[in-house]
Amino acid sequence: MTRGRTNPDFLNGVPELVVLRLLSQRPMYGYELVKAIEQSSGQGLEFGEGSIYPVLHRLEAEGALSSRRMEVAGRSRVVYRVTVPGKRKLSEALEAWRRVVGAVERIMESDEHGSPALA
Amino acid sequence: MTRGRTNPDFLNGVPELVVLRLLSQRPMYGYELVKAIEQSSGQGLEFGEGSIYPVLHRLEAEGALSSRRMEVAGRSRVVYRVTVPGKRKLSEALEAWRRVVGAVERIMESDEHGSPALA
DNA sequence: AGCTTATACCTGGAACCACGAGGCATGGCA
DNA sequence: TGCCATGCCTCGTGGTTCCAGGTATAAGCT
Repeated sequence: MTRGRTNPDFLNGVPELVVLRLLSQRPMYGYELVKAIEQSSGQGLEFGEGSIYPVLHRLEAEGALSSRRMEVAGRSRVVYRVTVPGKRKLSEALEAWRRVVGAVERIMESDEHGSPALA
Repeated sequence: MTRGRTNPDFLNGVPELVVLRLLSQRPMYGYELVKAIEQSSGQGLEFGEGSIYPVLHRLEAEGALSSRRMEVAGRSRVVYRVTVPGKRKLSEALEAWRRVVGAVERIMESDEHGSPALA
């Protein structure tokens, strides 16, 4: 994110998109989120903790998430929830994602026509 | 590409996927390819030359592309075409792409159910 | 003739991200 | 007691994208 000059930040930023989406459904803590991503993607996505925690911190620093520390059975958990600006960010990210998928799909299905060449 | 430990190389690697696909339809030279991507994606994707040329060189070094230099109207063009291993690489990349899109889509549409939490 | 734009190639370096590896601490179970 | 799961975290590396810039020819405009 952050940058995205000519193209929106499609390629990377999938972890971010996924985190925002899952947290918008239900507040979760990091470790739970890592497992939730695996489950709800049908094992299609497996981001390690080393990928997710930095995203969580980054999003919180941006104000897209807020956190609350909880003590549960001697375990310390940091529960994250999506803020109002975070929800806006989610919808923007989702829109950008769909645009990219659409564009790639268009190319993948293009039938050799549609791009007459310039030569 | 190249790596892809737990997750296949989805997020990035879009330029690579697109290049392989377009060249599999018709051999092109770099500059032409840059324009073709814009056109055939419906302006959804706009990779600059600084993004595309390195991809071209990398893919050729890997053996996925072969090139031929041509002189046209005083202009020197390097025309690329997809090799046999390149075609295989394309189908693998496309498959990986579809898996990722499917996984993300599943999460985006997940209805809060499906991931009962582990806490 | 001179200037700008389009064509056509290319690289260097910065910025950024994903992720493996590793570290620390507690609880539960065999 | 030992080991695994839970739960948090960061550092370093590798890889990719991409902006900026550089070179050179052709074509169009005034």
